[in-house]
Amino acid sequence: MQASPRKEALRNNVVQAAEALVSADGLGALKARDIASRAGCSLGAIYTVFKDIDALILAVNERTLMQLADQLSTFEVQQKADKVDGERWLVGLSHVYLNFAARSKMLWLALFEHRMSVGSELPQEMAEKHQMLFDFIEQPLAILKIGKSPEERQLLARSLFSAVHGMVVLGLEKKLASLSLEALKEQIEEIVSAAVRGLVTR
Amino acid sequence: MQASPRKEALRNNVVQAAEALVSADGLGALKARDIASRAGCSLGAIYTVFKDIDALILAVNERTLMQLADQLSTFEVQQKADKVDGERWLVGLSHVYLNFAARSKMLWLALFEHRMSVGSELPQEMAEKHQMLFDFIEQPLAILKIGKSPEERQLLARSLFSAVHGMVVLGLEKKLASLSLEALKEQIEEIVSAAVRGLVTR
DNA sequence: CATAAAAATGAACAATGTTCAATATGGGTT
DNA sequence: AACCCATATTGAACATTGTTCATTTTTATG
Repeated sequence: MQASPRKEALRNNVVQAAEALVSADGLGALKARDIASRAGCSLGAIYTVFKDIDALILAVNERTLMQLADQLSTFEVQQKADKVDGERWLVGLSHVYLNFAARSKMLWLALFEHRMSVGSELPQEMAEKHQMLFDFIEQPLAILKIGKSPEERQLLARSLFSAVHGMVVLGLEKKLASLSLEALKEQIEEIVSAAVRGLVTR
Repeated sequence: MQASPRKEALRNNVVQAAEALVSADGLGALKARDIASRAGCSLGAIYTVFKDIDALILAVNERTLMQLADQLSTFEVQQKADKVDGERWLVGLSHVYLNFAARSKMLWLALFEHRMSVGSELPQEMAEKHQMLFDFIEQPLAILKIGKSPEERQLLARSLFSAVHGMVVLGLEKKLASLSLEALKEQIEEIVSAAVRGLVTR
């Protein structure tokens, strides 16, 4: 099933329109008619390039995930070049993640809102993208001399990511009331660096 | 605005019905007509005791939060009686949280799905309930001799909760594929205890 | 029992995702 | 240029769902 150039263009317009709408007002405000209007196509056209809105959201999320991967990748080459030690590398990664979430808040939130509201499993293509995120953590973990097998490091990478993710989610949720972005950054740094120290001095 | 006994009964029926439906099929499957049918009342009756479905979900979430608080409270008296040290106390708290989330998965998920999808701020009554969760962490943190002011401990409690929350969220999401409940428990224990060790040996 | 206040009802409306018969378009062939 | 047909596009129509409100039913009171 090859995509004709016309369909490809339409698909791009639709994804871009949806991305803009999510970015502006969040996933909950995404309406099929708004997408069509912004993409300059008819309502039905959306369904000629996506099975349903869910599939479209998945495409938007894939782009978001790629953008995040870009930032992490750029950061990775810097750290390697600078021969940064494992602890600071990991703390830096958490900062990159926080910055991305804060700057692309709605798109980043959509990544997780969607998974929760959908019963069906997300395609393994997406699962691989998530795995990719964990991979960025394994490098600095390998530098730290913790007595861990590769499998254990994999689990640990996942756990560290999840922990930072939790702090970012709950921290950004009520940024106004309690926590400035800077304070949140310090909190994340404190926990990450404490966890790393605790792991190495086992 | 006092609640008449009849309205009170209706309200209870509606909340119980909603809770049962969420518990069975998740927040996304909650439909006004199903609630009415299960509560044995008319569709319109719901709106005589709740402004809208959002307000009803808030009531369900409040009950869930209270159940969680109960479990944490029971655990707290045990730990005090047993004079458990701070690190094991904190690890135990994370296990109580994980068990609650795993056993009441849908209701627990509703706690967070809802907040994300609603733009309006959640009432401060609910915010206080959340604060209450953090308070359960401050006790064992106070036992550990970390050089921290009460305000810093408050922030730290919040951060630790968030970190554990993140591991539980992402851990339970794909329980089948990668992580058994027991393995998840071990992972959480490893991170929490490492963080605590890192904090005390600062 | 009569009557007013309160409560409950469910038909109707609005918003939204999805489908599909009808219409447009584009490119190849003569 | 004219014709044809496969393909793409359209938007009216339908299904689902939250919400409202005029109407009906129930309850309480004198």
